[in-house]
This record gives sequence, C-alpha cells and structure tokens, in this order.
Amino acid sequence: MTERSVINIFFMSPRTEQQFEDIRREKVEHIKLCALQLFAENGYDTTPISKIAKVAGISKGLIYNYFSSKEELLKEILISGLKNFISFLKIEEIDRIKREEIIAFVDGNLNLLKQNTDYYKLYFSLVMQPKTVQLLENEMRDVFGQIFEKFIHYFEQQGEDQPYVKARYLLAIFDGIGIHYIIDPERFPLDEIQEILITKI
Amino acid sequence: MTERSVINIFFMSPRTEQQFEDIRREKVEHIKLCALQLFAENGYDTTPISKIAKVAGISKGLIYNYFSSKEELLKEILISGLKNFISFLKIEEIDRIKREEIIAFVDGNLNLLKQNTDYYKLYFSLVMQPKTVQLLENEMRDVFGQIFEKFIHYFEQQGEDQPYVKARYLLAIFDGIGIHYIIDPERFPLDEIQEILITKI
Amino acid sequence: MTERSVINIFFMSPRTEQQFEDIRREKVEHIKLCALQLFAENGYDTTPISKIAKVAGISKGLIYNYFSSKEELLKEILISGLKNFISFLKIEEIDRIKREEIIAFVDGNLNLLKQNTDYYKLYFSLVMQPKTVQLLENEMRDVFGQIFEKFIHYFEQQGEDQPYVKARYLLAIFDGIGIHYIIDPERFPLDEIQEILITKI
Amino acid sequence: MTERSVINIFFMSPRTEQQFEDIRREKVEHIKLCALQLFAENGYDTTPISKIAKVAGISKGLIYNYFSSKEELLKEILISGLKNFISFLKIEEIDRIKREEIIAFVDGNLNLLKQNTDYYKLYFSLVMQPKTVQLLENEMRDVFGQIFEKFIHYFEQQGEDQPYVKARYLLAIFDGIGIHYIIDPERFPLDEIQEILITKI
DNA sequence: AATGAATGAGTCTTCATTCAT
DNA sequence: AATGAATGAAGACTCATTCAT
Repeated sequence: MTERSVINIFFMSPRTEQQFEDIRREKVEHIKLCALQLFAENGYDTTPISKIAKVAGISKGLIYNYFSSKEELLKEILISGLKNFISFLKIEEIDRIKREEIIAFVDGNLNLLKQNTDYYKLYFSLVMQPKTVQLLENEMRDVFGQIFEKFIHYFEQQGEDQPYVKARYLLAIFDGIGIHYIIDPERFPLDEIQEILITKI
Repeated sequence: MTERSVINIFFMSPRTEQQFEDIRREKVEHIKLCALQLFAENGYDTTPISKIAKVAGISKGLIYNYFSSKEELLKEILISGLKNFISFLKIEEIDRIKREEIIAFVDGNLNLLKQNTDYYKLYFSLVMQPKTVQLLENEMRDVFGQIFEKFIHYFEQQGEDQPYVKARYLLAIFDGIGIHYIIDPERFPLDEIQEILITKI
Repeated sequence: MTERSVINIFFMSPRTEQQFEDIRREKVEHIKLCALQLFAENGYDTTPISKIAKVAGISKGLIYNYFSSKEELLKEILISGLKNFISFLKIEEIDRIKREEIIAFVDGNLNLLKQNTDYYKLYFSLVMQPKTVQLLENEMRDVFGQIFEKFIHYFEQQGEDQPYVKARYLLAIFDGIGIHYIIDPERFPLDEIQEILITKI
Repeated sequence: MTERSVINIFFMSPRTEQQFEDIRREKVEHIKLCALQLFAENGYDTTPISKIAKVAGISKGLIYNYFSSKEELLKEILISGLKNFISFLKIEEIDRIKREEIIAFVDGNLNLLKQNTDYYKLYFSLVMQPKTVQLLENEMRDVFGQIFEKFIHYFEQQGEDQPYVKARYLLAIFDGIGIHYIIDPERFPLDEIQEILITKI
C-alpha cells in the first residue's frame, strides 16, 4: 500500500461505477485506435505490443489489462470496424431496396473508405488469410450475408437475369476501388469513379 | 607413371559448371514454389524459413545458399510473378490497341488468376504495405505503368471523356475480381463475371 | 465509495521511478561484470550471450532489455573501462606535469592493471582489430590524446631531444608490461619492473 | 571417370612425386598466407573458411584437403610464424651471447615486425586466450624458453643484479613496441625507438 | 585434386506474455 | 490500475564441416 493510494482515498471523491466504466471504455478505444494505425501502416505481425504501448502512452502490461492477447486486440479492432460498417451504412434498415438506397449505400461505402482508410488497409491485408477469416467467421457472415442478400434482392427487382452474379460483381468492384484507393489515395480519382459507379447502377 | 597418376583416373571429377547451374536453377525454382504456397496460405511474416525448408525437403541452411535473406526470397518470388504476368499477357507486344487486344488482356488476366491463385493471394496480402511497394518499386512501376498507358490510350481511342479515370477504374475492377475470387474461389462466378466485363468493354 | 474503490487501496502500486532506476543500474552493472569476465577469458566472439545470461543468472532476453546488442554491451564495457582509467588516474587534473605526477601515473597505471586484469585482457585482445578501434574512436582519441600530450609536455620540460618519440616509447612500454603481466600474472615480476621503470624516469 | 581424367592420362606427362609435393606445398603456403591476412585484419573467429577460399581462389572443400580443420589451419599458421621467428633470428646459433648478438636480435626482431605485421597482429590478438596458449603450448615454450634463457644469461654476464627481471622487462618492451607499431604503423616512430632501445642496451 | 551443394548445430535477436510491486 | 522487469519460445541467419560427383 503506497502513500499514493492513501492520498487517493482521502482527497479524491470516489468515482462512480459509471465513471470507471467511461474511463475504461475511453482507454480501450484509445488503444484500439493506436493499434489500428500501426497495424495498418506496418502490418499486424510486424507491429509489437511494445510499440502500441509506446504510441498509446501507456505500459505494455496495461494493454493486457484490457485485452487478453494481441490476437484478441486485433479481433476487437476488426469487429468494431465491421460494426461501424453496419451502423454507418444502416444496413439493417434497408428493407425496401430502392435505387436511392443502393446509391446511398455506394456513397456511404466510399465515404467510409475515405474516413477509415486505416481500417480498410488492415482488413484487406488480412482477409486473404484463413486464420483471419476464421477469427471473424460469424461476424463476417452476418455483415456480408446481409448486404449480399439485399443486393441480390435489388437486382432481382431490377429484372436482371443473373442477380447473384451481379451482386458478387458489384461487391468485388467496391473492394477493387477500395484497394486502389488505399494504395494510392492521393491520385486515385475516387470521386469521379463514384459518379461513374452510380451512373451505371 | 606413378601409382598416384593411375589412381587419378578413378577420382570422381567435380561436377561441371553446367551441372552446378542445373542444380541451382532447379533448387531455386523448387524453393520459390514451396515458399509461395506457404506465404500465400499463411502469410509472409507468419511463415518461418524452417517450415519452407521442411516442405521443400531440404535444410534451413540450404535456402540461404540460394537466397541471401527471407526478404530476398520474397522479392524474387514477387518479381518472378510480375515477369510471368508480363510475358503471359504479352504486354509489350500490345501496341495498336484494339478492342480484341483489350479483350485478350482481360481473358489473360483472369486465366492467370485461376492458374496462379497463390501468387495473387500473396500479392494482395502485401501490396497494402509500404515496405513491399518499396521492395518492388522499379518493377511495379515498369509493369503497371505500361499497362496503364495502354489502357488510357485505348479509352482515348474509344472517345471516352475521362480516359485516365476509366483506366484506373478498370484496373481496380480487375483487382476487385481478383480478391473476391481468391477469398472464395469455389463459389465466385468468375466466368460469368468475365463475360459481363467483356460485354461492357 | 464503491467496493472497487475500497479494493483500490489493497492494489500493489507499481514501483517508483527510483526503484526502477535502481534495478536497472544494478542489473546493468552485474551484466557488464559477468560479460567482462567471460569476454576476457574466452574472447568476445567466442562468448555467446546465452553464456553471459547463465553466468549472470538471468534469461537471455533480459540482456536485450538493457543492451541493444552484443556489440553495444561490449562497447559499454570498454567505455566504462576507459572512464575508470581516466578517473582513477585523474588524468584531467594533471596540468603541471612534474616528475612526481608522472610517477604517480606509472604507479596508478600498474595498480589498475593488477586490479582490472580482465579489462586489460579484453582490451588488448580487441585493440588490434580495426572494428574495435572504430567502435571506440572518439573515446580512445579523448583518453589517449590527453595522456599523450601530457607525456610529450613532460619530456619537453625535461629537455629531451625527441619528446614525441619518448612519449610513444613510454606508452608502448606500459602496454608491453601490461600484456606480459596478463599472460603470466603469477610469475611476471610486476613490482620489480615498476621500480625499474620509475628509476629510469 | 570423366572425360577430363582420360584426357589427362593421354596428353599430360605424369608428374613426378617431387612435382606433386611441390604443388602441394605451394598451395598450402598460399592458403596459409591468405588466411593469415584475413585473420589479422578481421580476426580469426570472424573470418569464415568460405572467405579464405574465395580470396585464395579455390573452393571451400579444397581447404579441407590440406587442413583438417579451421583450428588446424590456424595452428599451422601460428607455428610457421614461430619457426620463421626462430630461423630469422637464428636464435639457436646464439650461444656466446655478446652485445652485438643481442643488438642483432633487437634489430632482427623489429625488422621482422615490419615485414610480418600481419603475423604479429594475429599473434597478439590471440595470445591472451588460454585456448590459443594451449594450442601452441609446446612450440611457445621452446621458442620463448630459449630466448628467455639467453637474455638472462646475457644480463648475468653484464653483471646486472636482477637478470630474470631485466629479461622479462626487455621482452615486454619488445611486445609493447610491437603492439603500438601494429595499431598505428604509419606514425609509430619504430626506427627512432629502435635506436633508443639499442643505446640503452 | 577439386567443386560447391548440403547439413545442422549454434548464435543473435525479438516479442508475446507473465509477474512482482 | 499501472509499471516495466523478466521469461522463454521461436525466428532469421551463419558457418564449420561433410559428401557426392
């Protein structure tokens, strides 16, 4: 028991459960953000926990207070990204799929790409590996399953002859654009391509 | 003639330069192939040299007889892939860019994807990292610069208003298709999408 | 005050900065001492880090917590020795160079030799290699430059005709004595030679 | 049996035993010389056999045709040096030890130093290690025992009161000069010091 | 006599994770 | 809740030596 602890008791008003929760959540988010940036830039495997700690301004040990392992940290980052994807694009709300909604989705997708470039970078660099896919199996099925269904539904409504193929194709195009934007964000003509894409739809 | 000279003719002669060269070329190719498969499946950083050696049926040390480092091995694999890309698609020969040639390129590209899935897997998993791009700077500039110019030229001929944007877009689509095929080769409708793509062009 | 706050005061506080610093300094010195003994006895190149760790009673990894590389460890050992040399001989304080001071230096030098045999052993075994000299370039220039100047100055005062040569010669003699003492400390008549040397000066 | 061997038999006159011996001896000397230079410059432990082979213009394997191991090669180099030392200084012939002979020895010693700097470099860098001393135990005892006895004898003749100490001291001075010359051959005033040394004797 | 492919033990180094405080 | 010391398993790489030719 150090002097510090003692002082804490006498001079600081005790935090409420809620405050503790807030602090914790804030710290967790901070660590995740720092880790995401480093993972995106240098790769997951080549980013040591120690570096994350340094960038986050905390000790190595503390990270293990919030995440049980490095892989767990990765998983939470990836899942947060997927959740963000869902909520940002309001996928769940898209039930009657009209043209405007698809266009909104396209717009949203590309806007998200611009804002969350780091996340996409990390995502694309890992999605090729079976280990990652396994890690996110359920979550990915949920997210992409939903999107996929809605796209198929949309193309069916449009009277397309191969709605499944078209849906796959459209999603592939999204990711192609994503990758190229990530590799060369300065020069890749994202806005112009966004327009072309919407026109075609 | 002393006894020694007589013995001489029973001495095994060392291998000829040609023999040594054959051994080298064969081993180099074998190692590169094994490494490619492992890198593609498990990732470059998570594949130890020892595992490559085991799969290749040789000792760890021998790999260093042929490649100065793990990174060098990676580089040679990637460059071989690029060279293969160039020669397979006969990029250099495409000077008068007609519709048929572009179509041949699309076909070739997707066929290559089917045949060299491992290479694409590796390529996409690394192209996001600045370190890789740096590793292949010159080679990539050569290859993609050429392709890119021809596409722009083609779209100009076609009277498109934004040839640069269109070229970028088409290349992005290629890679999008590539990634999706790689992630799910069983179910991704590559052939149907190939047709759609050609139709659109 | 929630239960959590109460628990707080029972939490072990982390060590203070001072405590960490103490641990570090102590460990660093311990490692350097063990390494010096082993380097001196078996040579730098033939002493593996693992052996140093074993002798020091710690893990291999911990050495890298305190020294960035084996070479860095060597460098710090050598520099510490040079610093010790300077402070022990009070080189900087010798400004008016009288006979007594030179004699004190000779005495000090040979006493240091007796006490720090390991250091001299290591030093002599490495000083022949350009790599080492390069490693310590600045430090060696500082130390020996100073000593050398004072010796020259002294011989000038004495009216010697070749002060530079005499200074070089005297320093060479020191090292000759050093080497011979190191090789055969039991039988080498260090004390008698010390007297002879002083007499000559 | 390769074609080459066959040709050898029909077109080349068989070498005599003597010629074979000469060729062998020449090659052995060549390898030793190359190895000495590399060992002296970069250290024994940090000079790989492969580098010696490359510098000598032969294959790694061939070295093992002439020397059973790297250590054996070192040993032979060191012993050759010692033998050269003996024969050059004609130590064995010095029986009536007069002043001129000692002077001749001093001269010879320093001349040898100038000519065989590499050897001295190697010698001094290894002589500190017990392993080396063990390797050369007998040879060193022979050489230095002889020299030492003669020096003692000489100082006895001169009526010195501590002939043993003086002999040790003189040998130490030789080595001190040797080391300093080796470290800085350009600027070390070897000739002047040689004169001083002779004068003192 | 000569080559260099091949091996495998050993070395330095990194880093996720644990632990005492 | 927080620190960084400490561990140990694993990885990249080296190199003396052997071996088939």
